[in-house]
Amino acid sequence: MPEGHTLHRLAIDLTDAFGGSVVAASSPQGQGRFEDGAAQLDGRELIAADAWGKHLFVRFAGTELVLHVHLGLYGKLRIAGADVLPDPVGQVRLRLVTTDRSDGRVTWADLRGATACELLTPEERDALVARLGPDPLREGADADPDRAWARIGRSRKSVAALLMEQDVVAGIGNVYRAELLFRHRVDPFREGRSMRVGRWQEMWADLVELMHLGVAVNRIETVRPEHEAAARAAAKQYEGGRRRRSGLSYVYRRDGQPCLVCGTQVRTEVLVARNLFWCPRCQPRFRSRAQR
DNA sequence: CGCATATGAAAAG
DNA sequence: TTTTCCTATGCGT
Repeated sequence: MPEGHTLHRLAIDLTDAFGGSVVAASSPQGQGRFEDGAAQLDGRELIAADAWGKHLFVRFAGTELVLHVHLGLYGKLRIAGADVLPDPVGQVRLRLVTTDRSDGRVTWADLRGATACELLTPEERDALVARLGPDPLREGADADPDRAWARIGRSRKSVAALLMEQDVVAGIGNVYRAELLFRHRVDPFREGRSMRVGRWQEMWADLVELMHLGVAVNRIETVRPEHEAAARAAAKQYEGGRRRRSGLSYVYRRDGQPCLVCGTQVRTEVLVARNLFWCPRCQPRFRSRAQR
C-alpha cells in the first residue's frame, strides 16, 4: 500500500521502535544486494526516520550516510516485536534488530521487495529531494501548494497524469489520485492549465487532510461520512465474508459498479500505464471555451 | 496448488 | 513503449 501516507507512517513507527537504540543490521537473504550497506549500519544507533513523498530516509549516529528506501509497487517494511527473533522468510533485503536490555525482547524490521534500498551521501539525498514536488504530509515550505500549481496551471497534460508525477506533488499514488478527483468532481482528462487556482487550493487542502488521516489509520480512507453506509454496503457485496483490508473508496477499483453518489457505472481506462477510475456523471467531460 | 494482479519508478530499447 | 524489480493477496481449480 505504498502511497505517501505509508512512508510517513513507517517513518513514525521506525523512529518509535528504534530511535535512540543501537541496532543490528543485516541483509539475510538479500543475495548480496545490500550486505555491504547493512554492514555499514550494523551496531550504530538509529537516530530517526523521515519521509518525503514515497521516499523514506533513516539517519544513524556516527555516519553521514543516510539509508534511503523506496518500496516501489510491492515492497514491504514490516516492524514487529517478540520474545524470540524469527528466522527471516523470503528475500529480506534489510533486517534491523534491537534487543531490550531489561527483558531481552526483540524488535525487528524486515524489508522485502523494495525498489531502492541504498546508502546516500547528504548531497545525494538533497539531490533526490530536490527533484520531488511538495509533499502534503510535510510541514511548512516543504508542503507549498503554489509550487505544484506552477506546474499544473501551465501544463497541457491531463490533471490525472499530473497528479501522479512525483515532481509535481510528492506522495500521491493511484488511489489518492482517483479519489481526490472524484471528491472534487474534476474531469480527470481536462488539461492542467484549464483548472482555476481556487479549485487547486481546495484540492490541496483536502489532500492534506486525507493523507493525514491515512497516516493515522494506516490506510487510505476517502469516503465522506454521508456516503459511508452506501460504501460499506457496496464493499460488502465483493467481500464475500472476508475481512476487508483496504479502505472504502468512491471509484478506485470500483469499475462497473454503481457510483455511490449518482448510481452511474464507474469507468476505468489505462492512462500513462496506470488504471484510472472515475464516474462519468459526477466528473463530466470538461469543455473549454474554445470547444464550446 | 498455480496464476493474475497491484497503491511505483527506473532502466532498457 | 516495454521490461524489470520479484512481495503479497485474491481467486480459480
